[in-house]
Amino acid sequence: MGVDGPVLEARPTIREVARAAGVSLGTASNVFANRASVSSELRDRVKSAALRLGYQPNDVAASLRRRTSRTIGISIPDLAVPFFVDLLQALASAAEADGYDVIFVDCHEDGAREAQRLRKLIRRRVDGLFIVPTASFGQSSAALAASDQAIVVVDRVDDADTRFASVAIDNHQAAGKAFDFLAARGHRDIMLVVNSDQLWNSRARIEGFQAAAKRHGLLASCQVLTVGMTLKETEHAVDAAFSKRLPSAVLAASGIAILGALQAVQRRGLSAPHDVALLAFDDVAWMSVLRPSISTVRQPIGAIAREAWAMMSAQLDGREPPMRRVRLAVEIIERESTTVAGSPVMEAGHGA
Amino acid sequence: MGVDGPVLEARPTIREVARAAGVSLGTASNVFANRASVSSELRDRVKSAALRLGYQPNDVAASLRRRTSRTIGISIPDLAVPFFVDLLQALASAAEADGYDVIFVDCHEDGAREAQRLRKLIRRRVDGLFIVPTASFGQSSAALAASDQAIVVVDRVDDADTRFASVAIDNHQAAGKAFDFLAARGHRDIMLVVNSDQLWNSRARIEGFQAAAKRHGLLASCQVLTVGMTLKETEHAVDAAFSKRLPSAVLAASGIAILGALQAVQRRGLSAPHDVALLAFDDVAWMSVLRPSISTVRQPIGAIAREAWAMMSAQLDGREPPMRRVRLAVEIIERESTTVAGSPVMEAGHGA
DNA sequence: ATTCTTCGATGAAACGTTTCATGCGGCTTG
DNA sequence: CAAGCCGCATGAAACGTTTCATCGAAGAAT
Repeated sequence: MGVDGPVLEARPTIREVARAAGVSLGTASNVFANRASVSSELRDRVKSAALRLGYQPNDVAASLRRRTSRTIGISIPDLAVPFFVDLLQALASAAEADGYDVIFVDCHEDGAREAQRLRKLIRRRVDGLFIVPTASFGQSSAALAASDQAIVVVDRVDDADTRFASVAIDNHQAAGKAFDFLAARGHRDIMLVVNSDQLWNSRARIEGFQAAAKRHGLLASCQVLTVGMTLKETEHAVDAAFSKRLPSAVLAASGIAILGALQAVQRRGLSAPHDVALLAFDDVAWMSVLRPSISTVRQPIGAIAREAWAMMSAQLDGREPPMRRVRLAVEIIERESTTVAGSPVMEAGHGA
Repeated sequence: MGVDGPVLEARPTIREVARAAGVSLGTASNVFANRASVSSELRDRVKSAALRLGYQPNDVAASLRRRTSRTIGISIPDLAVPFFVDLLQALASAAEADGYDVIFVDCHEDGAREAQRLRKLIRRRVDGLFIVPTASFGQSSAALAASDQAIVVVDRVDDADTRFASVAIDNHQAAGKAFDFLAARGHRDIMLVVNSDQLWNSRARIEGFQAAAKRHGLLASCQVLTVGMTLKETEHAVDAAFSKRLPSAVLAASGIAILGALQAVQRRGLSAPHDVALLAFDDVAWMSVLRPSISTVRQPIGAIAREAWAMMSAQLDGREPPMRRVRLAVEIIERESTTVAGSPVMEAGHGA
């Protein structure tokens, strides 16, 4: 109830601003686009008129006419995973630094939802698409590959798929490096815990792990444990595996996997690294907060985003990208969970 | 290099689909909008033509003509805070359930960036705006309040600001409830750790805490510690406070605050809940993973999102919202960090 | 037979920009 | 002085939809 106050007039258009400033439509447009060659007098007149009227440019109309939205879409499998939050922030920053807006979608690891949201992004005419695929991306990717959309696949890449530009870590090598790291600390009985063997990057980690085991002559004593995507499933599966045989070290392929493993360790009254050493992929913030703090395979998120944006912006400009496929090296951050007694660890800071 | 394959024709428009199907423009439009009254024969012809041509509707053009983008914008202070990730997901789900798209921006707790991104969202003509303000929102809010944008302010609300519709927990009452909870467990010397006294919700928590202390006659023995926004600052400040006097319980007003407090406890060789009890706001996933698991003040995120969307959709429809201000009650989840010896705690699950 | 409805289909107009061909005055140049 | 050029400004056209007034045909009602 009550009076609504002065009737709110519709938003002013650039046309009304132009009229108020006594200039033509084109001139007003040139002012807001910061285009060359508008006399400073007219420029001021237009700007003050805009201010007076409370003009807000309409990007929808501009995008339509320009046939370019200056927007890129980012599809993320699951925002509840801190690693993807970090990755999203990095990709978004790279795009925003070049003046692009970002629209992102969270797929909740649901392939159908992913396909639908990607279609929606295309209907919105995003200029480019960063995709961190779900496990079922393969089923919806054909249409995308056939279109002329600028696309860069990030993180969960299928090395056999040459249709898309892609950037990720070298998962095979990273798993090998992690194995070497543990082996160098005397572990002979290492268990890899992985959430899914449907994801291409998980497969590469499994293969890298097994190749390294073979190289060290430890194929027999090392095992791969595939668990579900949830914390509970992971915990139970790891606990069950422990009851059959306790490995001397666990390599967890994800943040969920390491939490599950840690809970299983604690629930059995064991302690890390004394009874089992723990090493995890994905160096997210809380890895250094847990007790024991967790040693991690750190992915170079900044570099991933940089490379991904380089590929993207090449595609956007119609240039041939520098490379269509980049695989980066990882770095291992040692914390308490793998530290053998007597060699204290300097707490590694978590880079901003 | 190499041949580009068949020259990629531009994306087909609805006009070309209509021609290919031998129908008029309006008819084709009616088909895609699922509007009444198109004979099933024409409907089929249009759909198959669309499929054949690979037609993807252009939402930019539709938004322009419709003067409605069917999109809502969400501004979040900092995605690195898990609580805001949860809140974002909940708000986004509510909007998407009603057929709206979501564009969100991460402000990194930077007021200037917030103002700029909000302007950008308006230029994109989002239909509505959910805002979880930064501390400096007050400086840029005047223009928003003056516009006729549909806006709902969420979580960090200023109870004195009647310009915006808002929904949040009742922070004053929640802090009181938390105090009561600790007092009921025998604590007389309680310290509130809060990251900022610039945020309105923090202020309300401080006031609620102090009011409760007064009510219990414990105003003298209880203290409020204001620390920075970062983990390191928090840890140092708490550590310093502990060295002057060790409280029997700490109430942390945020996820960061509880981590800082926990680290300070551990670094001093103390243990919770034995030496200090810990209770935190924001029941995010890792609260139950830490050792000890942390008792929390759980905010009803689902209900917050529901109420927020109810307000939003009322504004979008031009209806008067059911209420312009909703304050919800919280629930306390008890875990190990407040459990007095001898009364074991059932581990509270973390609802999906 | 005539007039009314109803149903489906039509296509022009409009949404708010950007772009571009055009125009005009003044300055340089031969 | 004519011709050419340059710097600014102009406004029509176009971007790809949705919407709406209109129309024709086919039945229903008189």
